[in-house]
Amino acid sequence: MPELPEVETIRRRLNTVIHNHTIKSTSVHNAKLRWPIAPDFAKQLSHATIHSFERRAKYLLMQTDRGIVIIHLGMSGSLTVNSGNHPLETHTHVEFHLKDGRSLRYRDPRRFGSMHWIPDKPLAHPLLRNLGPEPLDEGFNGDYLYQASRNRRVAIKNLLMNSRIIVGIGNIYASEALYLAQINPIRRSDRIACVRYQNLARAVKSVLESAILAGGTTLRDYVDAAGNPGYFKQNLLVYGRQGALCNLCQTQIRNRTIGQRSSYYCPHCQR
DNA sequence: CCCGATTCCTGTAGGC
DNA sequence: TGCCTACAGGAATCGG
Repeated sequence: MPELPEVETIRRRLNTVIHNHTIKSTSVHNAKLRWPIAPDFAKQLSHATIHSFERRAKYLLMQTDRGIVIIHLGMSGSLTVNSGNHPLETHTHVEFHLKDGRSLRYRDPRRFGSMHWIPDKPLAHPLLRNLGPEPLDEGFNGDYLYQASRNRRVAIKNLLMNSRIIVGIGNIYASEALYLAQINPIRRSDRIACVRYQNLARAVKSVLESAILAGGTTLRDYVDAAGNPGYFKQNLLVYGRQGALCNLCQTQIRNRTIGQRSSYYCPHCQR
């Protein structure tokens, strides 16, 4: 399921294979995503030239000379570049046919994703307007997290997954970062000392950067823009490893539900 | 404002 | 082998 490292991996790949390529036509096979694709979507993008792909949180921003497409991959979305004659896979909802014969395809079996065209000012869009800082920006640090945690009684794992506080962290990397920082995921965010938030901020940056280097985490069906899986799964320390032994203390990794999401942690190391 | 619960969706796994 | 159910999760939205 694409979190920040997966979206960033896709973004980088797209920028290497699509630069100043022009859209010949756009096909919307199924407009019923998380939000319906607007009826004029294909028309707005006819003959648009794609300049680059940017990222904000888990959103991809396709920059063209005819506006911007805000793309979210939900939990099962992929965006791949195919040769024009590549067989169309099921659940391919949108195709951008490029002039050079290739097609950029948006596929999303579970349809939790979305696609919006806007003329300009993407950061003012309602979906992006209220997002917290990027975890890999220098402005994000332990002091920021500590301040954000004051007067908030939620479990720290829920704080990490709140995109108004900090973006890009989903269920996998929240568990991994808390393990690295040795913080119990259920601990109330307002009962964690400042020094521990310094560790947590470093852990967040570390796990996200490592995952990007590995090309993201493929649990089942994540692939990048060229169809390649990511290899961070072999580096996961707790996520999905219920019953396995903690690398540090040999205690069994536990799984419990926090905020309607499965969470993995070491009950001995994480306090 | 804060926060927990609900909701959308489909592929997969597990039980019988 | 086949049917049924539970589960996976990003994030908006709703209700208290």
